[in-house]
Amino acid sequence: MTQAVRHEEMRARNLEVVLGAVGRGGPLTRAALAEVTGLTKSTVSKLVGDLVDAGLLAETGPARAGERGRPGVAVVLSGARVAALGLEINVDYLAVRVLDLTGGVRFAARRERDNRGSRPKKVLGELQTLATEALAEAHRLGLEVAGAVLAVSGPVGDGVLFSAPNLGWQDVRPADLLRLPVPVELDNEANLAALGELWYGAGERDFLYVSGEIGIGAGLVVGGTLFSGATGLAGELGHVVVAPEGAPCSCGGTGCLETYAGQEALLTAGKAASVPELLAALERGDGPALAACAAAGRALGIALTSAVNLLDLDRIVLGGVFTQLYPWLSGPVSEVLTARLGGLRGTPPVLTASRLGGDAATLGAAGRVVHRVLADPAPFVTRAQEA
Amino acid sequence: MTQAVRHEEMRARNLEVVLGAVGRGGPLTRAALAEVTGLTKSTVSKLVGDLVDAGLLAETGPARAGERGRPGVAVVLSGARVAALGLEINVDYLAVRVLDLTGGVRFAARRERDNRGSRPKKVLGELQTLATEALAEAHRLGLEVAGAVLAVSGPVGDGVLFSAPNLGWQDVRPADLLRLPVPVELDNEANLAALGELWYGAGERDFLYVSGEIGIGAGLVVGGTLFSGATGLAGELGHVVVAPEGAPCSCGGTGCLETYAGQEALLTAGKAASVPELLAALERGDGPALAACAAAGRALGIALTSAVNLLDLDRIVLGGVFTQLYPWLSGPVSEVLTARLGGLRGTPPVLTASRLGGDAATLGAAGRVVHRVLADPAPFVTRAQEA
DNA sequence: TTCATTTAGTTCACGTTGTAGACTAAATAT
DNA sequence: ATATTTAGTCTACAACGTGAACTAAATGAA
Repeated sequence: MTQAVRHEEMRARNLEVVLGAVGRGGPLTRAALAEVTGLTKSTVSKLVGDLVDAGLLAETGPARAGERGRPGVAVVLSGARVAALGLEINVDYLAVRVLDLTGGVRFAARRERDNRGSRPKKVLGELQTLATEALAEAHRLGLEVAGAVLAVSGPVGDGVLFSAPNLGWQDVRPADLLRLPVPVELDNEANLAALGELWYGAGERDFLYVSGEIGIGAGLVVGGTLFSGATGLAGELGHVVVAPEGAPCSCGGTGCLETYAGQEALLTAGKAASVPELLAALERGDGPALAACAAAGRALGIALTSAVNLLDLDRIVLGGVFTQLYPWLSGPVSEVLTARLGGLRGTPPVLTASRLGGDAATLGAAGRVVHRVLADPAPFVTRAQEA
Repeated sequence: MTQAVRHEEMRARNLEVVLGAVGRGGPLTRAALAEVTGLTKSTVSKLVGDLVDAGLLAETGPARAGERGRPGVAVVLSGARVAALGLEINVDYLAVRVLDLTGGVRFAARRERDNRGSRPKKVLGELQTLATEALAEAHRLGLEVAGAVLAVSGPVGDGVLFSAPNLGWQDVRPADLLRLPVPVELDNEANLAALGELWYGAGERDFLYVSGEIGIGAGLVVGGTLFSGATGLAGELGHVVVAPEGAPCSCGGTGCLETYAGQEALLTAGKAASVPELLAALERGDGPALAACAAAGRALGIALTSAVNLLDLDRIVLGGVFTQLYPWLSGPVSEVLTARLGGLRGTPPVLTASRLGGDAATLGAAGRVVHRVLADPAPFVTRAQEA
């Protein structure tokens, strides 16, 4: 239901409109802002003044010289006040990242360690140490951390990680084990990586991000917004059926994409013990490795065909392990997509590798907090005092 | 981008909030509206007054008797002023329907005729006659028709029907051939039927509506909103891959759902010349007919498994021809869904038959116009004149 | 019957916010 | 030097929601 609008909400929305316009449109003068927002110059002046006072916008030097008329003073997002904390638990590392409002990275750290089979308490304890370090650094820089988001690979709902096939965890509630002075939210790695690509990567407004890890997840971005389904569990690409009579899958079904293109399937078929080993074999041109990638690519192409038909995708970004395997996967995937989708849709979707690689998830996690501030800056802005 | 809010928009939003609260919450007094909207009694009184003057709300008799205190006067949506026109072109009939704001059907007509192979000009000419009749009746009832939406089965974009496999049409722009005194929009039958079920049928806020016609389409509703993908082409369930090595499909691929559960496949496998004939055979317990439905049901189950994994569905509504075939389809579909989804998701999605049957599309089409008025009543409301 | 109590709805002075246009400021062109 | 152009501020004003006082209409108790 739409909420009622009072004067307070009107102001809050207009602060958002101005801040958002600057965020998207680069440096803008007050006059230009009045133009693009449709608000009057007076209103924009007041709002910009308050946003500058709040430390969310900053004036840059005079914009545009050499033309007639008084030069305007452009404003840009300011990274001086608000920051956000992004956290990630992966199979073989923990990562934290502090982002300011402009998207600038103010702190980043990564601890390589094999989390497979480790108890949640132990892993989250280590993450807490890392996060505390990050918060201390943010504090030292004079930044106010507005919140934190933790990325995990596995289905998430209501603060609970239902299962993490890569870690061997089940029904963990990380917020209970992670004592931090800022609120911590939990979300799926594929979703957050998709948002990372949206905000700090390719910048397309519609795409499917495919996250190839132990399992295969996906994050769908439509019109610049994440689609996460009715209960937040959308994007389980790994269990899309590729061959109904195929091999049994851990989910209880048969012939799921994961049984062809999941990490375990890839390594077994490619006769490699680890992903780096598989990559080395591919570089060498090893037969089984090449065949494994080709088969995985074709299966991925079939699953993506179904996804394109259901979701109307015109761009697919391959992330996670698939980023590194992209040179060997893209051929078979594209072939299948072209053969199966060429008829109905004029052009098959564009396939690319992730731009951000392993950084996508923490960027998306911190970005989520950043974008929440951009979407509702009012709590950070004090009403200007009349003289 | 969020739009700037001026006084005018504030008022428009609050009109929407009040109207929407009444629309959802049944008869409500001004006092109750103040409670649920969070606006003050004075504001609600003004807005309700204007909405009543505009003919969008109507006062009913005194609400609640027998309790202490002055009884309030409840208001309800009024069907007296605004109406909407829903149009549908199907393989074997044309249908029109006039709906008022309350969802009341004010006029409905249906012409049985085989449109297969007919030229667009001829079919749309006949539809125009029917629509003109409907508009005349609306006029006679004193209703202002706010707009019309036309449902067609096939992919639609930007006012163009790209292809209609059931009619044999390609790249038709119906608005060019349909001269009506109200703006006519075009949309996909599956999407509109899904909206029909949302607003006037089951009333669930999250579900996938599956439209079984010559082809198989789907409309996804999430959180009470239609999801239509980046370019409006989402929901092509018919070309989800069910068996990669299966029979060739008209789309150029192989093993698409349509090759198992499309009308042509069903009739061929069931040894029937038409859907009524197939139904009769099923009622008789004919072997081939039963086998055809079982096979179609299993294929549908596999395609829906992929859809559930990607879209996070907890409710699936079978519509179109599948509504009538439901008794024979639901078993195999449910079996597959339970077997393949029981592991990951606690419970498989709930499967039901469409409640509205063949009426879903025109209801959704007209409903779309109705809901546009409900979502932005301001253009119909004149500012109250101060005394 | 009468009057207190309770709830509904209206009225009006007021506060908050955006608007419009006059005004000041700072650049280039003539 | 002066006109022109564009940026930004200032101020009277209008639109709309608020809040409290007020009127209206019911029930319940004396």
